[in-house]
Amino acid sequence: MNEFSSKIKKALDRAETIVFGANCTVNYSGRAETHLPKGERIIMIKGDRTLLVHQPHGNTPVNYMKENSVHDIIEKDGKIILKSQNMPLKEFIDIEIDNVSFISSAKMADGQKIQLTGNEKDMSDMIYTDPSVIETGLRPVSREEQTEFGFIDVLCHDKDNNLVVVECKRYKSDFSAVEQLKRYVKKIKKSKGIENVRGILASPAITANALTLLEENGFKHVSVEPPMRHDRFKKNQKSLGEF
Amino acid sequence: MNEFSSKIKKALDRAETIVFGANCTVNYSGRAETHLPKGERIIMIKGDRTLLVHQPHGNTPVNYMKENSVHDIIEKDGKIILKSQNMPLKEFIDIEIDNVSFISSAKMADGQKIQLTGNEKDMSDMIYTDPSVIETGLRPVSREEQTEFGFIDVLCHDKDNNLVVVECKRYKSDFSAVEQLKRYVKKIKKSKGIENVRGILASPAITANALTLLEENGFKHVSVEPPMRHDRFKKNQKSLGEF
DNA sequence: GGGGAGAGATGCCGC
DNA sequence: GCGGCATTTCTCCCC
Repeated sequence: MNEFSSKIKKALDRAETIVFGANCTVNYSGRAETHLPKGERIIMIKGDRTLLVHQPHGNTPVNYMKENSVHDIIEKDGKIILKSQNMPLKEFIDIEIDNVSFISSAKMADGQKIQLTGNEKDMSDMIYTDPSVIETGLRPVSREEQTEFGFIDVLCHDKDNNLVVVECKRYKSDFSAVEQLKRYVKKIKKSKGIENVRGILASPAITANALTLLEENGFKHVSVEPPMRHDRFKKNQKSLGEF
Repeated sequence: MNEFSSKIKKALDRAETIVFGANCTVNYSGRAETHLPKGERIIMIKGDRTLLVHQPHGNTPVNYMKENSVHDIIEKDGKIILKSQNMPLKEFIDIEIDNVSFISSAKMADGQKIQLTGNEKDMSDMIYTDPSVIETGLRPVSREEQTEFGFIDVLCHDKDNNLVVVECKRYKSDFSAVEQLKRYVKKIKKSKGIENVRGILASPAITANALTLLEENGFKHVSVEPPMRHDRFKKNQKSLGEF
């Protein structure tokens, strides 16, 4: 049993978070199948037994196993193989390890949750609180807490008392945003037995083709930015710690 | 300048891949804004200057910066702060580092690309090669290389010489898959000036509601699994290296 | 556990 | 760059 193997085994037993660099070959089988020829990667095993394989470039892991996978180091024919399996998901990874450039492990704990501002819910909050940012005369009726109609972002009455479905997107709207709005308007018409239901898509922008489809359906687009405490970093780098 | 700071600076200069464990606070500003209170995390900076912050649990990074971000360690008021910025994307991260449990760095290179089997393209290849897996009498007309109609997975003629649009999904089909198929059929009808265009959704499964919408439009679903060399790992664990 | 939808989605390819 | 779309999408929320 070489030093690397015993370190890994000990750290796995202790549910430590493990990171190592290695020249390795990776094979995955599960929802799909992948093969990654030999190269230098960073491998991370977390305390919850998540496995990540990262190439030394790019954002996303090249291979991974979800939490509660089972990992073991075996040595066979002079080769060291990290075998990971997740039986409930029927997923398997074998990592053949040729060379280890570094290895670290530590017991780590972190119960904190990230706090995020500027998502779609913040947008619909803003619009529900003050629908005039969308159109003058709009009055809020209900929001997200799914009505009888489903997951409709914001429901309003306009100045002529028509029902208005407002669908929010924090990013540029595409076909599927328009079709989502179509489904919701259709559902409300059917559910309420009324024909006069308007649809508004609220987002920072919309693709030309989606706009065509939107207008073919008699709906309109309104340009809205997701609410953020803009430019915190640029305006005042000193205040970074003051969240 | 403490030892941690100088190690990081040196490794950044050399474009090494860096991994360290630390108790830290993370603030992000860019497309949205996030705050992550103090806790133990693994931080990775890659050779392409991607930054990842991982909590000791879960699949996805809790914060990140894309490649070509600029990183620097500064010390201020006795605090060590890793500042990352990506000016083209107007994105910023500050990581206030309280305690370092380990740090490793190494020059790493990996030009290999992952080879994947069992994706949607493999499915449409299979169906184009032998459309009888979908329906007897189908003959292939064209595939993905987007025709004048757009990105249609597979186009066939059925035994009665009707045009058939086949849309493949490797996972369970939902509303948006049905609506994609609707768009394609509509586009072809308009483009060809014909009414008799059929639509088939080929996927392992479909949600009940999506099936309703599908059938309302006169289309049908066919159950197809993405092609894989099934059960490689389960059948013969010995052959793992033989890719 | 499934359904539905958002995501700081990411990544790929085409134009 | 934008557009359209797949992803071993992942994640969350709700039924």
